This record gives sequence, structure tokens and C-alpha cells, in this order.
Amino acid sequence: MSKDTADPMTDRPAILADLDLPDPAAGTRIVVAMSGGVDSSVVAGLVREAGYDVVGITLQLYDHGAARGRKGACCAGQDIHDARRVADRLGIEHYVLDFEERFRTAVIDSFADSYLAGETPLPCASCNQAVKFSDLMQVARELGAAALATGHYVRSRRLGSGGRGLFEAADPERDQSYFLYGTTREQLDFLRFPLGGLAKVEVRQMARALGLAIADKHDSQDICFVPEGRYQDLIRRLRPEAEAPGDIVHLDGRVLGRHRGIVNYTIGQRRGIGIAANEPLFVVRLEPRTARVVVGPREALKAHRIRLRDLNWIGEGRPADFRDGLEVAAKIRSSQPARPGRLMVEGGEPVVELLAGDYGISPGQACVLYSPDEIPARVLGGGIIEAAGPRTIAAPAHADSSEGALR
RNA sequence: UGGGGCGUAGCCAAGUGGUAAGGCAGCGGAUUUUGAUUCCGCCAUUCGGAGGUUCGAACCCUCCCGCCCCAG
Repeated sequence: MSKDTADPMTDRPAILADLDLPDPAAGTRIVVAMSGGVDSSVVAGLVREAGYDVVGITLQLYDHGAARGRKGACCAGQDIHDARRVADRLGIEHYVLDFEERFRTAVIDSFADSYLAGETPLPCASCNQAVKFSDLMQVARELGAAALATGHYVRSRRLGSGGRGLFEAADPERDQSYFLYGTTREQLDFLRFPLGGLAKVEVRQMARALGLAIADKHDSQDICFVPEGRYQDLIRRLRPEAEAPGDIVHLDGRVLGRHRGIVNYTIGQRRGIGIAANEPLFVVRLEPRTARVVVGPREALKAHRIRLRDLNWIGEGRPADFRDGLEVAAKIRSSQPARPGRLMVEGGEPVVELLAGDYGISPGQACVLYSPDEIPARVLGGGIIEAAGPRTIAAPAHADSSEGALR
């Protein structure tokens, strides 16, 4: 396909679809998770071009009607339709699986519960972990596939020690490793991410070269199952008790006003508090028991110490065995470069110290750990943020200077 | 009803004769496969009200209205 053009891009598909599998492509089945977007469509095309037996699977995750006409949402009716067309165009098998029930319990319900508990959920991570890399992967195995390929911008490669390691994408702007920190070693062995070394523009060019109608489709953004970007409406429908009003309290104790439900706030949030003060106020703490929203100045948001739960470790060794902790680069949100820190295990609990501290670290989000010096950085693991706070133990000697540099 | 002070956008507030700063809040947008942050833009034809002086007033004068403080 497209081999008659001079575009160097046309030479790349066969190269990039090297899935590092023991058997030859012909006769080897690969399941591709197809969302109907550009990325996963190109993956299907590349794998097909490489000569594999491709089965495309699109998951129906939530009610079409709820998100109909919405731009930028994945997996709704339009996207399923798009995925079908891509599969037709590529001449591959394609199935749409109804995962609504699974998605609702594993992703949407926990999304709502997280907010009720005063945390801030990370649905994309739980979707990958609880749906795509578990149930969908199971389906892929049952179909006799040698691997499950996805359109995530992340890289994996075989390690000298055996097994595969997870690495950040070549394009740091596009990197999705933050959402994949929970991937286990076993899952990694079965997963392939053909786009990890590419830039988005290249992927779009490939989509055109492959003759895919969705080549210029918008990127997805926001929470896919939340129409109009108002997640509060969804939570209200699912959990009516989420509307419990409460006080907005300043750190210094003053009651400044009222709010209409703790679910409307997240740590670090500035807009939407509705209180005029001398300086901007940020949400610094949420108290689900009393439904109190505690606000304060930006400086009050600064935290150095993060306690994690559900740590997934896919780096070398075991965290508990690192006597003085392990130097890491840590991300507490997707769209921010990893920053120097140290992983320790205290009383069996993983704790990350950020050398320079950070703002707006919210429980429920992930803290993802990378190797500090490697390029590309390897994903060592990560966990859910249980709590974040000021430094309470002695910091490394150079921490103060780096803190000074931050201001 | 003696004295003093004040009344500028939703909140705070600068401006004391030359044609309404700024902050906060709010709204809109950019950025973003989570939530945030951040950034950009918008936001008082008008200064408690009515007159007057002046080429020109939020700023000066008069009266009225409304707050606050001190004193009886």
C-alpha cells in the first residue's frame, strides 16, 4: 500500500510493526484494541501491513446516547462506527464487544465513589487496568492471539533479564505511561505498543497513507464517559448523596461560605470556589466526613511527601529491599515532567519524597515512578496517592537548594 | 439629628479637576486521553441620589439617602 510514493513514511510501517514475537507474522494472530480513533487504527494498519493475522476489537463501554455528538470522546457510537470502517478498509476481522456492565462497575462506579471519598479518581488508569488489560486481554488470549496491541504512546522492550520493561514514549508531549503504571509484568509480556516511538504527526501521516478516513479525526480528551465535561452531573445521578452541602473553611479556621457538594472539588483547585479574598484561594483539603472544603493560599498546597497504596512494581528488585530508598523520577500528574524524588518503604508503606515538592497533589491520583537517569526513562511502577503532606523526615542535603530553585 | 468618618463593578480597593489602576470572584478560550494548575481574553460610558461651579468633576459646593464611630 502506498509503495508508489516517494514519501519516506511509506517505508516505516513494516519496520515499526516489528512486534518482537518469536513466530513469523504470517499465521500469528494479533488482537488490536481499536477505539475508532487515529492511533489504534494506525496500529491495526501497521500490524496488518506486517503480515499478521489481525483481529480488531472495539469495546462498547457506555451508552451511546449519553455522549452522542460529543467531540473528543472515545468508544461512543460514532467511534464504534469508525472502528468498523477502518477494519473494513484494512480487511481485518473486527468485533464489537459489549463491556458496558464491566466498565460501569470497574470504572464509572469507582470514579463516583472516589469523589465521594474526597479523592480525585484516575479513570483512564483504572480503565486500562481493570478493563483493557484484564478482560480484553483475556478475550485476546482466548482468541489465540500472540499479543494484544494498543495505540498507547508508550514503549516496551525485552529486557536482558528476561521479560519486558515499560518505557516512556519517544514524544514526551504524547507520552501516556502515566496512565499505564499499573501494568503488570505478565501483562507487559503480552502487550505491544507499536506507536511508542512515533510522533503524532507521523501517525496521522500513516493513517493517510493507509487510506483511513479517520486520519484527521480530533484527538480524544477529557473523560470519555462524561458528556459535556461535567462529571458532577454523572455523579449526582449515580450517587444522589454526593450533593451534601458543607462549609468552605479557611486553613486559619474562618468559615468563608458554603458549597454544594464535596464532589465539585479537587485538591489544588482554584476556580469554582466562589470566594473573593485578598489572594486566590485553593482547595487544600477535602473532608468527606464533615463535607468540609478547606481552602488556603497557594503555598499551603506545597507537599514533599506522598504516601502510596496499591504499589505496582515493575522495576528491578523490590522496593522494600532498597536500604536507603531508591532515587526515582516521579510524576504526580500526566502532563508534567517527572521530578526527582526518592522511594522509600516505611513500615511496609511506600512513601515518595519529592525533593523540590509539588503543588496540588491529590489523593486518588497516581504517583508514577521512573528511572531517573535512563533515556528513555523506564517505568518502575507507581501507586495511588493515599495522602500528601509537608516534609516530616530529614530530607537529602540538597533538597533545600532545589526548593529554592523552584520559587 | 452634637461631633467625626465613609459610600467607586459581586467583594476588596486606587484614584482628590482632565476624562475610572489593581487584586479577588465570575465568564469565555488556549493547553490536556484523568482531576487540577497555568496562560490568554472579557468583565463600571461610570463613581449612593439630585442639583450646582467649571471648557471639563468620582474628585469642588449644596441638599437628600444610607452606613459606621465617638459622645451625650
